[in-house]
Amino acid sequence: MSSVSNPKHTAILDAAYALFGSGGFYETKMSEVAEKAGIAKGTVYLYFKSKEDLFMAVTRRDCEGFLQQLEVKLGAENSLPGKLSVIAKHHLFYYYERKQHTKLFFRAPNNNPELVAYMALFMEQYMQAVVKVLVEGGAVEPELMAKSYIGMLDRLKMDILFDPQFAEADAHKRAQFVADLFIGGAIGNINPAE
Amino acid sequence: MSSVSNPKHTAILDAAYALFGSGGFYETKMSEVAEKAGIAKGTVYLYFKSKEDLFMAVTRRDCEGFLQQLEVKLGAENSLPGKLSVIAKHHLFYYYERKQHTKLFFRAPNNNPELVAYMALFMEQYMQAVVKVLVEGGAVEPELMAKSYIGMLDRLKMDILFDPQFAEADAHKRAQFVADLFIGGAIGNINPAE
Amino acid sequence: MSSVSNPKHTAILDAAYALFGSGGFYETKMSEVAEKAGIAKGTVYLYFKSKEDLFMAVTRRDCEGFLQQLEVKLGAENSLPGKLSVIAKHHLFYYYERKQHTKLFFRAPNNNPELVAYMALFMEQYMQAVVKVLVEGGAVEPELMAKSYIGMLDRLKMDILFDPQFAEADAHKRAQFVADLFIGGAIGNINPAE
Amino acid sequence: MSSVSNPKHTAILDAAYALFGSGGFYETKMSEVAEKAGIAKGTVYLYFKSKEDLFMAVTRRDCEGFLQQLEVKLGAENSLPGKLSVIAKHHLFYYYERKQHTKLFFRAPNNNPELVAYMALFMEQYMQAVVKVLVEGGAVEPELMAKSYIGMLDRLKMDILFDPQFAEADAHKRAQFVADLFIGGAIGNINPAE
DNA sequence: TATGAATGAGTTTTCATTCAT
DNA sequence: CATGAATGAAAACTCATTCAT
Repeated sequence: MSSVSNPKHTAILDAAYALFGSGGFYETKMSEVAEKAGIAKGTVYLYFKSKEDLFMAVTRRDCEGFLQQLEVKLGAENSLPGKLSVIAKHHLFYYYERKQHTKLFFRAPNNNPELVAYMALFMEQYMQAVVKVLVEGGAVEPELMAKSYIGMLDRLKMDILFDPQFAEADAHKRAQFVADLFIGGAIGNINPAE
Repeated sequence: MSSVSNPKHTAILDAAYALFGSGGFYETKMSEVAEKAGIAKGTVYLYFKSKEDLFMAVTRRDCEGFLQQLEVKLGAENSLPGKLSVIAKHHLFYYYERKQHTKLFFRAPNNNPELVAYMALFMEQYMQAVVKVLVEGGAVEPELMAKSYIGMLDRLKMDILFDPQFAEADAHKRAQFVADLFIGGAIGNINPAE
Repeated sequence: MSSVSNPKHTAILDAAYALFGSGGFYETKMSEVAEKAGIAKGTVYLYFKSKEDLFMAVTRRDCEGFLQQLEVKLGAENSLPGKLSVIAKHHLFYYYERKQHTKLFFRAPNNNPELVAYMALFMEQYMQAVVKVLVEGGAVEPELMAKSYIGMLDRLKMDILFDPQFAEADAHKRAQFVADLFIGGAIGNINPAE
Repeated sequence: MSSVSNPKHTAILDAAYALFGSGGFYETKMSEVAEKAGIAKGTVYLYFKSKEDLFMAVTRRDCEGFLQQLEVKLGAENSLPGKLSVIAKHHLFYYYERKQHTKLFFRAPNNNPELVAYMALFMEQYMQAVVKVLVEGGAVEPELMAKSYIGMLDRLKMDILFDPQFAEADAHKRAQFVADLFIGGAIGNINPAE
């Protein structure tokens, strides 16, 4: 994989990330990718054997970055609430910073088994990272809890992706809200007087 | 839209629902839709002005059904925990019954503002239904809580959609799990001894 | 096969026959075929599912015509020498009339098993027609003799195809020459005095 | 053309001969030729200015070899029947030994005037070699006879090329058959009793 | 209304050839 | 001489949409 450091390889991935992210797989043309990367159409095929292959590579790079950064951040935190807060912030800020690339996951090529398998693997790895945190905190049914937590974060992420007004401070508040809700439950936010 | 009750209109929607659901937007052909509906290709265009228009109609019908059924079920329940449980079951069973149509939402046409707007509207309506329940229960920040709840459900829905082994009883347990977690929080599931 | 009488089907076959015949398979473009047939590119694909499929159809029509005409002509002749002469004339005139379509057989698509099988079948049928004539004449080893005769004709056909000066009368003489040579052998043409 | 003896030049020709022969012109890639020759793609162009040029060179070398060997063999034989037998054997064995390279002649580039001219020249030379034998034997119309003889051989060659069962002994018998048929004519093989 | 034959714009991919090193 | 990364022209094929009947 010396190609990882190849500048053209990287330029293609960057161009494809931007285009797939904003237009989705089907509406991104290989010619656009080449143009944005500043190379000829044929050159893209020297580095990636097909459009699907390129999409896989883009996805892979993005997911790996997501998981690696999460690991680093979790390592610097000890308490369960602290770690859950780290996860929430990571999830929401990661997408906050990538608002432009909304469609990378939403508009993936249909019926590509390799991609489906990879996305399942990514989710599994992400979930296991959360599971580990929960298990260390003594959780029962950690898998379902992890999925639930990720689900909460993912839904709130939507507002970030689709709301052009969304600001960094909002992401901050929202991350904390989810972490608190997850730990304390809705009961803590419900006015008993009512 | 008197055509709503037109049998051909319905046949097209049914055919499109099945095909878009299993193959996604881009990999479904209008000719297939026509064939499955038992009519000629040109006839589809008498009822829907384009492929995107048809997809919109399919989506709309599905979402409206989802919301209407939810309203009915919520009307038969009074307590907050009961209503949250109803929401969870509705969400999970709705997709359990539609396992075959995984791709209706995942593989939508890109860059169609009308569809994006409609999906946002649907989410808003769904959220408002949950918000109403939460507000009646005296919740603070009901919108964020509603989104979080829906997010939890949505993530768990994935297992239903992609796990061929998933059985009805599992959906039941999972729905209850989410409702409980949402109300009591993770703290209720964490072993204090640890 | 009602399409056989379809005028568009026929127009495409005619256009393809002319183009494949003069330019060969690889250098004939589907767009050229469409243009020559006076229809749109996509329309060609309504009648033939691929370029190879079209080539097969063209080949088939040509070969069937060749064999059918031969049968008719052989039926009108009784003696062995007469029949051999008929074969020679048919072979040579068939190609004389089709000088423009030289490349139909020479430049066929590579590695297409269906085509290879069909050409083998055609040769077998042609050979069997000649074999039948020879057997009726009491020949020993009729298959090898039939192949040899066809081979002689085929080689002489080349002059017709590639010599622009070649006239109908020449074809006539040549056909008779081959028939005589085949029956009498070289010995009849060799001057014993030398 | 001092490059004739250059080992790289030869390696390219050998590689191209093998690939063009088994895959035909259009389905052989220059990169494959380079790889099989053990050199870089660009290097091929130092020796041959284009793919067609390379094909020409391969064809030329093969045809020259065919004619040279024929001359040698004919020089060692005196009688007319003996020489005709030599020709038949040479023709059939040459292809018997090259069964793998079926496509060298069948799948040539279309519309290349230089190649067409060369093949015509080759045929002319081959024919003249046969003509010379016939003239020495006192033949009338030696050109047509030569072409006929070559044609017989060529058709029988087909069985060799396409029949995987074909063995050396069969080639032997067939060569003799053709020589006899050519000299004695069909009349010699026809049962007069019939 | 209903049909389905016809259209043609649009996209991926290949591969011979070039040329800077 | 040798290399192989880069190029970009070229072509098959698809399929949403139209429209004459």
